[in-house]
Amino acid sequence: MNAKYISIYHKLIEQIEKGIYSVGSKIPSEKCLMEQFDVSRDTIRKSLQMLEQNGYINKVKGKGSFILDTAKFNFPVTGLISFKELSAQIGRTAETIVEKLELKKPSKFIKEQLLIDDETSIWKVIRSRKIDGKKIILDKEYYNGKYVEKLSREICEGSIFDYIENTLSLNIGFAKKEIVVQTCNEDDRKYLDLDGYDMVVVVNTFVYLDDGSLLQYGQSRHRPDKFKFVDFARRIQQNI
Amino acid sequence: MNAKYISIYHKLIEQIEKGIYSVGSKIPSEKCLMEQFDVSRDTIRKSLQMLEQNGYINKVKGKGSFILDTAKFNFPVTGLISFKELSAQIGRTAETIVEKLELKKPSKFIKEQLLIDDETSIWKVIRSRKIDGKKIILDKEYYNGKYVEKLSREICEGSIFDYIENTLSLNIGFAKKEIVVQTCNEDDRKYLDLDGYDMVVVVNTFVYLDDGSLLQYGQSRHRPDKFKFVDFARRIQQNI
DNA sequence: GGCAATTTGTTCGTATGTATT
DNA sequence: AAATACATACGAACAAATTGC
Repeated sequence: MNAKYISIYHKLIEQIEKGIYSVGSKIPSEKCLMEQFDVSRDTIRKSLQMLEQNGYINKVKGKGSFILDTAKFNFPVTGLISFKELSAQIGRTAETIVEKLELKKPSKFIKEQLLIDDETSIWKVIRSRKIDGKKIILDKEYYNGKYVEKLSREICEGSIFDYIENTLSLNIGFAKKEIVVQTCNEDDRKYLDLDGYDMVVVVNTFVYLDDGSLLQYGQSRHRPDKFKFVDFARRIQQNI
Repeated sequence: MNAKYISIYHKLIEQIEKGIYSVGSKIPSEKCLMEQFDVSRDTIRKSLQMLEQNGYINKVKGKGSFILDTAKFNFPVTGLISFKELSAQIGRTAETIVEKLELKKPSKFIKEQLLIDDETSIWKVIRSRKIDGKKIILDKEYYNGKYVEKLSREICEGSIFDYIENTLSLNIGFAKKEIVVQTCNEDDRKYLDLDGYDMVVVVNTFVYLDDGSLLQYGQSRHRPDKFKFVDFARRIQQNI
């Protein structure tokens, strides 16, 4: 079903992770891979481009494609260290608590964020994330009721995005995230185990559908000592 | 000199920023752009791919390529809001102060970070960034002496990376950044105007050369209220 | 619902340019 | 200087999604 270049991309990742090619060494040349997978050069180049974009290899003209030390880039090469991975890494019990779930008319602020009119309702979901008995992340999310007609507690306890993509068959296109640090507010104190910290890391997220319409505005509020964001960049714009 | 697809990419950005295509509307189809620029489809598709990766457009199969509201993604679509841009945005005076510059043998920690042996010296640079009379960013950087033989105060007052790329002709390949939040240390208190804050946002940066060797390890320490990081993502991995 | 036209996605082939060894 | 490896560019064909008739 999938495109050839994507399945080759996954096969190459598998080989890299198995350690078939050692870090710092080269993967076979494009010509060699063409023969190995019996595809055209175009297809191989697309696979390699994906590997490069995701931080697995570094291509150098005239030399070859070098394996990078992805092991050192512990998991998601770019992105927030998610709750799931965080707990998996620590190897402790993790839990999602649905603190609030309601369908309501949007406030002025949310109306501005989600760019909706007065008639549209929105789903407001508040969830806290517990690791090792302590609530360390507070997620507030607002979904455009135009696209998400129904939400249940059960869905919120699992993955809302699975539900949106698989059950509702909506195609998520892209997202914008913004990381800032703020002083704690009332809700943070109410829902989180702050252990004396008076600041939280706030990740504002805007999730758009395929067609450019805004599906979700969310705020993820993290206890500062449990927060980590990793970015892998190919083009570097240095500060001054 | 440059590739066609790159110059077309820049031309299209220019047109988008001029507002020739309005937000939410489509840019001309690939076929149309082929004729307009008198190039092959392959070339146009490469240009469009760059536009998509950098958050200018959203491509939808069967429909076309839609202009995104880049104006709302104020400046670098992905990346740290740099000191330069921060000050430009605020429209205030900005200043770089070189607090320390020395060539020395690495400490154990730096030796581990830069992966160097006992013989190699490293350049240690400490710079603070002042906006509107207040020091809000503290940059500590360590350069592998093997690649950077000479550094001067003058270079540090300007752009070290310009010097590395243009004067030393080293090719920077990629970088890894890691954002965490920490309690202030002595140096933060010594060099920064913290205004009562007791935490800083720490951006750890590892900059690699083309061939995969590590050039720089840096720590950028920001006053929490002046920090902002923006991320534009096409593939979204949702937390749980 | 079906069909044709349009638009982007995937794959193949070929040729030439540029950097490295 | 020659061989190797990646980069750019062109052309062609078919697939898949969308839109309008």
